[in-house]
Amino acid sequence: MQNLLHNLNAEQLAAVTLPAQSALILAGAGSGKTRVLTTRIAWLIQTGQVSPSGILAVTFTNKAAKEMLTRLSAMMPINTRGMWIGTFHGLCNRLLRAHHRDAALPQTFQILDSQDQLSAIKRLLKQMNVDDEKYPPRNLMYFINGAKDQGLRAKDVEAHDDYNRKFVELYDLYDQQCQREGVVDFAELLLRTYELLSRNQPLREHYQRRFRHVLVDEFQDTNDLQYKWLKLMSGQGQVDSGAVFAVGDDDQSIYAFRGANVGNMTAFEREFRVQNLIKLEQNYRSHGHILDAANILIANNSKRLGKNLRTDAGHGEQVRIFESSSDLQEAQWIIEQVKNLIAEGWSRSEIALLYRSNAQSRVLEHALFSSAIPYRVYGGQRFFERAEIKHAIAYLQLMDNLHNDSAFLRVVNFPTRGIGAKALEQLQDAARQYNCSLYAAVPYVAGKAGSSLNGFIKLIEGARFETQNLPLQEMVQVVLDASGLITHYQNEKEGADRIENLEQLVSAATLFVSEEGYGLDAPAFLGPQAQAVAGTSITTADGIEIIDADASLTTIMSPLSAFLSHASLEAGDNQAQAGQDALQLMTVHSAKGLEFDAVFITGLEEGLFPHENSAKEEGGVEEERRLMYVAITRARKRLYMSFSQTRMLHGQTRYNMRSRFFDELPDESIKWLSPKIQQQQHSWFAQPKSAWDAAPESGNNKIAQNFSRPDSGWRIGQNVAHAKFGEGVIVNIEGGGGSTRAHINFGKFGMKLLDLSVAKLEKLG
DNA sequence: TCCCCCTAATTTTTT
DNA sequence: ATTAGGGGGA
Repeated sequence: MQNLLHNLNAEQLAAVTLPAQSALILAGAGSGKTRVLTTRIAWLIQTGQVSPSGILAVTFTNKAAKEMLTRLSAMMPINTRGMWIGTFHGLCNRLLRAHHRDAALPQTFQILDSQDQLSAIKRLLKQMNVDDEKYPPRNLMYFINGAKDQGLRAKDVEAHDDYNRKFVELYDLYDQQCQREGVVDFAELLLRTYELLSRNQPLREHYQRRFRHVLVDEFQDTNDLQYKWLKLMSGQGQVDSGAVFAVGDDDQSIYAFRGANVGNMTAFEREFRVQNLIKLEQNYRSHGHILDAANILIANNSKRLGKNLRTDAGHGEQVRIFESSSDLQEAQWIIEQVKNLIAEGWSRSEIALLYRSNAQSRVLEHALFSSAIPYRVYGGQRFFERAEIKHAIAYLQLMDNLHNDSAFLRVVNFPTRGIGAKALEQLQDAARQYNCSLYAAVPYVAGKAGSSLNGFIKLIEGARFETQNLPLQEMVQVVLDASGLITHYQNEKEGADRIENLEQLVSAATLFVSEEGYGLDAPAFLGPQAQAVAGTSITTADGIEIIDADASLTTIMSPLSAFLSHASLEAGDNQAQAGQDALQLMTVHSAKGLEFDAVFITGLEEGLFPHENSAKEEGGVEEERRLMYVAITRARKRLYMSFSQTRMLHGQTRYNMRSRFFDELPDESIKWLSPKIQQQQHSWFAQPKSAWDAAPESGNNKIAQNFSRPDSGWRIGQNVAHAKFGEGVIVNIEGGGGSTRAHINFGKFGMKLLDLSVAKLEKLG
């Protein structure tokens, strides 16, 4: 015990040893948040206040959950079995599997990832003959997810006009389609669990009695439904409710765009009667100047719970700021600095290049590639999202759940087996007529189409028969061969990588089976061997005794179902190149939670960071500022910030002003590596959105001339006047020779593309 | 059925 | 600049 609390500071110690009541921990960046969370769990158990089964710890990412488990097992000798530690979605999956009957789901229900969900929606729109121009599938998806994230079913959504009524109607139809097919999307996992426990008193009381301590990581990222879910799980408001230990940082709330509601923090304080609000303000990561910059910057936000980080590490170095004339030059400069750092002995993997949007990585990558500096870009495609893997998974899904129409359609003609659009149309008609799945509709299709479809059915059923007693990894191998996927890619000229990936799927299955404790010879199809552990049985309303969703998946899911869940819920690694000591490139969003010795924050320009779209959104700029705060606080020892006067974006050169965030940094903590050019500050910001491409101010004209085309007689940056549109500025020139056209920003008339040989333009200034 | 060309869109991301 | 997706032709 002494050991456990030994290295904590006063704030951390206070948080860890709080009484068993709900508490809010405001944990600043680098303040030892995960440590407090895990030590709290260990302390509760070691002091005998709770048994491991009374713990429910929730995170957002699998990575965070894994990290917590690892640290806990290092801290305590006891096994972590019995503790519920996982993501919201993972825990819900477990609950729904265990109580699938009460949740009205098939035991083998399958989870749609975002791709699957979108294609399910497209399919629905097609079937309903809905114009997907008028009702874009993507928008419908946002609509549905947005509603579910607030805990609303179609019947609960208010629509005030016909357009929205159509969305609501489609939402309802979508849910019906999912139910028919035995599939659930991500938001549904949470909503279904919430509804299950709301309506089923014995189940609800069982879990509420069980979970004495509910701990939540990254609480500022919770959405409305997750908040309600936590209330329900802890039994908030009831006599003997569990205690919720919420850890979060309102200053690092950067996911409002996907439904996160920072307001949950104040709601939590109020509704859970929080007596204990503890701020962790001691930072163990960054040097003083870096921390000062972060503190002063974030102080510009109005809606804050209030917090100020401090460090014992001393001032350290100032933040270095560099202005370049072009994005290419910016990249060159960064590479120079990186080379210097490496020469000084800094480790490549301890240097990060951060940017606001993925598109910005290209220039940096190009420059790094030319300089032969190893780098790694985060955020690419992930293993289970690859097309060939999705195909293989679809075969497995279909074998486990014949009514999954998404899976059916994905592979019915892949590899091609002569089942074209016509045959599928017949099949879909039959399915509609008999209100059944595509699979079940096959016998109703006559003729040539019917026989080719029958061939597919034979294939699936043959594979099912052949693999019924095989362990998962062998089943996967059989499916790869029987489906013809391997043969298909062997015949494709660039199929070698894909085959390699498919082989990796077999390894992934092997690894999964052994890690989850199924045993390498457990048949993949075999149902769970439910075993009642003492205290885990519940008697439901209709008098049936069932086993609760114990921590081990093996008791509630077959290896195949578990593996398919795993494929959806943990899409796998998304790091392009792993292994060697490489520079780290990522968006600021993906950098959250990470730290590096040296950090470059690049592309700090108005329109990019803060992003132009943020100006339109309520609270958008404050969220961008929090994003900037996250970026700054990633750095331990050295921080660089850079911006460029011109930048190639979407094939057009943009003239941006330096980010307003520079003006919010304390002078003492920053050092301009290039002369600070006086710019006209942000007066344009109130102008219409087209003004984002504003012309360079006088101080930048030198640059504009570099990019001009003297032969045309016109140049970028030239001020012009037009009879109808008034005064404007040439932002870009394209073409040349016979037809030269110019993009001209006419302020309130917006951007126009005019032919310079035709348009009557007068040169000004 | 496949392939090529045209168009449109392009903040951030996990599950 | 780049890419994804749709439509039309071979």
